[in-house]
Amino acid sequence: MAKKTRERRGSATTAGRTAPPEVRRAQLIDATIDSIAQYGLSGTTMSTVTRIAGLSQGIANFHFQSKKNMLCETLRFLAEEHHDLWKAQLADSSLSSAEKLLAIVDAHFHAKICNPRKLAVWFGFFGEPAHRDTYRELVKDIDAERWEVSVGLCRAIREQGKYESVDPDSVMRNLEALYDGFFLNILIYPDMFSGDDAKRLVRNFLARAFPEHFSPFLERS
Amino acid sequence: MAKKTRERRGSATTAGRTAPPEVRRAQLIDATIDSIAQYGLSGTTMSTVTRIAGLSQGIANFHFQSKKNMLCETLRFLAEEHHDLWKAQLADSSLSSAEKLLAIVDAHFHAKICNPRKLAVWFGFFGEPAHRDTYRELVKDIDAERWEVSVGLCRAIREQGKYESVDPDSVMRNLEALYDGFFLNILIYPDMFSGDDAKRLVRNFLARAFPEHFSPFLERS
Amino acid sequence: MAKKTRERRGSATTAGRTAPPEVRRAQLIDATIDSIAQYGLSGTTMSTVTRIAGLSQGIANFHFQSKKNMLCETLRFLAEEHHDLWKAQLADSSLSSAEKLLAIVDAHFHAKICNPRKLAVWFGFFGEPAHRDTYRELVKDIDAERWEVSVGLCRAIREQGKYESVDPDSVMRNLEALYDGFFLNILIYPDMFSGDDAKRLVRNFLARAFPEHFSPFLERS
Amino acid sequence: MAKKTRERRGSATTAGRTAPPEVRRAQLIDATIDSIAQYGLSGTTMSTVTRIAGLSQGIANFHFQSKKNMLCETLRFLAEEHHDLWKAQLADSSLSSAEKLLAIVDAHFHAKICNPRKLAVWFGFFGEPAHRDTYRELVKDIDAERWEVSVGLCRAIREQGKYESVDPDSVMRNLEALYDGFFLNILIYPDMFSGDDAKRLVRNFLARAFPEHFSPFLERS
DNA sequence: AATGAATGAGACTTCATTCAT
DNA sequence: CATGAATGAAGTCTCATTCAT
Repeated sequence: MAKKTRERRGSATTAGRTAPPEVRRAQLIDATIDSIAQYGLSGTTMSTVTRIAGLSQGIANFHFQSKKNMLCETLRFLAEEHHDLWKAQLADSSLSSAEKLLAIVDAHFHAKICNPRKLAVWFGFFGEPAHRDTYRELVKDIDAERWEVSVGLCRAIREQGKYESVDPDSVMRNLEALYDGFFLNILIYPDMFSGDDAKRLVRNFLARAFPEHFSPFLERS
Repeated sequence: MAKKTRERRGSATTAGRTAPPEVRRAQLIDATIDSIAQYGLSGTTMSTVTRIAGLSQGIANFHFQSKKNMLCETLRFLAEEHHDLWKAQLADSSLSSAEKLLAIVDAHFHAKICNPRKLAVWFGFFGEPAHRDTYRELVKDIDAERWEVSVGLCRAIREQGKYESVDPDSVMRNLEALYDGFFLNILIYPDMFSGDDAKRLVRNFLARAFPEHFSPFLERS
Repeated sequence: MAKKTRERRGSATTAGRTAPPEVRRAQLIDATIDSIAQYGLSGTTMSTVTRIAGLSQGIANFHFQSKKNMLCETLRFLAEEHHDLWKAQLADSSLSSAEKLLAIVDAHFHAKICNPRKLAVWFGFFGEPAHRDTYRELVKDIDAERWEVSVGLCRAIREQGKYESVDPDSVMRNLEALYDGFFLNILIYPDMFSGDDAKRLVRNFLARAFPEHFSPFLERS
Repeated sequence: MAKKTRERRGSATTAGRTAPPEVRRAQLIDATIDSIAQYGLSGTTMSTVTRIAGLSQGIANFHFQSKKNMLCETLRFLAEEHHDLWKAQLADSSLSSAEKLLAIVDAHFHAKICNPRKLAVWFGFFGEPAHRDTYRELVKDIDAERWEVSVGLCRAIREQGKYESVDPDSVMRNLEALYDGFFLNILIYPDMFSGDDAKRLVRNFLARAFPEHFSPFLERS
């Protein structure tokens, strides 16, 4: 019934005895993401995680002290991975404001970030009150930073064209909602909706808000 | 030791010894929604539900056979409640296409539908793979119907103005994503984001897509 | 290795399904005492207790909420049993003060109270800081009551003879220490020291303090 | 996450990399006593002991082979410490029998022996059947020796006065019980009962048994 | 001589489900 | 219809012990 054979992953060296703590932590976090994608957050147990990691039961508590903390560290890893990606995309100072805004959009729907496996973790946290508290605490600063940068870019774009009637705040709140809405679509209907679909639709959205700066993506032409 | 006082709800008559099955079912579904809002879907047990309902342990299994089924029936109730609402809003045949589209939007953010208590149930289902399957199966037809109606309205509006470059499909996919994105916002930040905020932002979105049919909502002016 | 067969005790009726809570509680407390006597307090697990009681694992938590509480209720049972016994022995108002004091002594070393099985519970609680706190809280009132009664009797006896140099307080503190010291002796060397030995030695102790009221117990004469 | 700071004790030299085995053993035994006083015998783990000692996890097993053995060695240390003390007190051959008996009493309630920290160890062993076996085995000879010496002194005192009715055996059994009873008092109510209180009460006890040799301790006079 | 990562058995507790009453 | 005692599997976490380094 239940699979008892270990799904030991990675080379024999990575799963060997007495590995450096950072290696084990990364290995366990990766296994946690897999487990959440497969069994859900509440279906994820110390047992599913360590079995996927190819390690023994006790080791997870040894490195993370508690399950709650392990889940929290997993979310933190994803949040930092996302943050690092869009910050890196913005580093090129030769980009225009419009290009920078698109870079942030692209980071959201980058295959490394936006795949059903990792989205399952985010929505696992959204789904439970206790985890939502964890989430709020964890992304507070990161989200505030992205909001400031994004709204700043919108304001800069607004100044560069005839956009008197466009409210940058309103555009950004819509844009941020689109991120989440498309994420959910990709999570629930992975075969019908992709990150690239999301990118195209966001392009169309931006083209309607700032026609001089973004061109709509024309389907099959 | 200390007996937890029952949170018996409703009048003594509704909670009496022998109530008609439909009453008990409704009572239990309401308690289930409360429990999910308070403890999350995985934190919801037969015990939390029956305690909130002010009934005995065994009764839920008696009426719903299993926990899985009880949760499923709860989701079905919400899906039908939502469906009934927007269908009712569309019933007035004197409405224009644009007004009808706005009516659907309003139904999404109606206080009866869009409150943290009920949103918690939806996102509880989104958060777990096993429940996502239930969700997909349950809303398949209902969502398809709403999609057809909505896209039809978009196409009608498109015909009524100079909207050659507007793709109704694209607009609707964005609009549906906005629903979910705003729902998530309301769930996570109930004190910072309301259904009315969502309505305004959707108005702005529609005004950019169909400027001749929708006017942007101007903040306090 | 480990005995797996249930040591179901009592008649089939007492262990049957759906017994009144008081019956189950008493049954579990009795099994707890047995388990502590056999495996010690820290060696007592929900598993040893329920196995001895012939019940399933979950039932102990159902009736006592937690292991800690079950242990606490077990101690309370013993404390009340002891209290009830010496109070009953004192009820006969025709007894002299000396006879009443002896009655309290007898209650301490009564076979129902002072047997290795129950002493193991008391000293199990004495042995661990966390349990000592529980003990202190639990016996506070009961011990104070016994102290008041005992010292009162000592004072009365003192008035009835030439005992100017006898300090009732000092005698009672010694007597109470003797109780505990003999209890420990009986617990550790059950084959070498009995409750009757203790009674005799206490008689000798009292005879030295109040020679006019107590006669020493003369060994084999 | 947060690294618990080690409670490394002693000077840096005693805790250095490579210390002589006897030093390490003494260091670990001291830490074991502390741990038992703080967490109880069953709450004492290899981890609590090594953390208190400021050493690494594996070291205790290295020096003591097993936890059981480490606890046993700790008890042996205390038993020998006690034995050495009363033997030393008796060494002065100019003392009378009565003075020698008092010296043994004093040794029992000497601050070095009779403090809540070390009493916690003794009663930790008394509290569990498995540990009681260890205790019996360990103190067998030591207790027999003290018993012989003590009864011998009682007999000598008896010969020196008009104590025909006094049974030395009975007195000593009471006296030994008083030791344990007062120990328990000091352990459970350290703020209400001290070793000096015990000494006074024992003096009163001896004064009643051998009035010509011991004078009662008169409270503040 | 010393470290600390790793193991795995076992503890307490929770909970969906069953069933006598 | 309804109650609530009872079951037993499963989850999280602890810990003595082992062992590569």
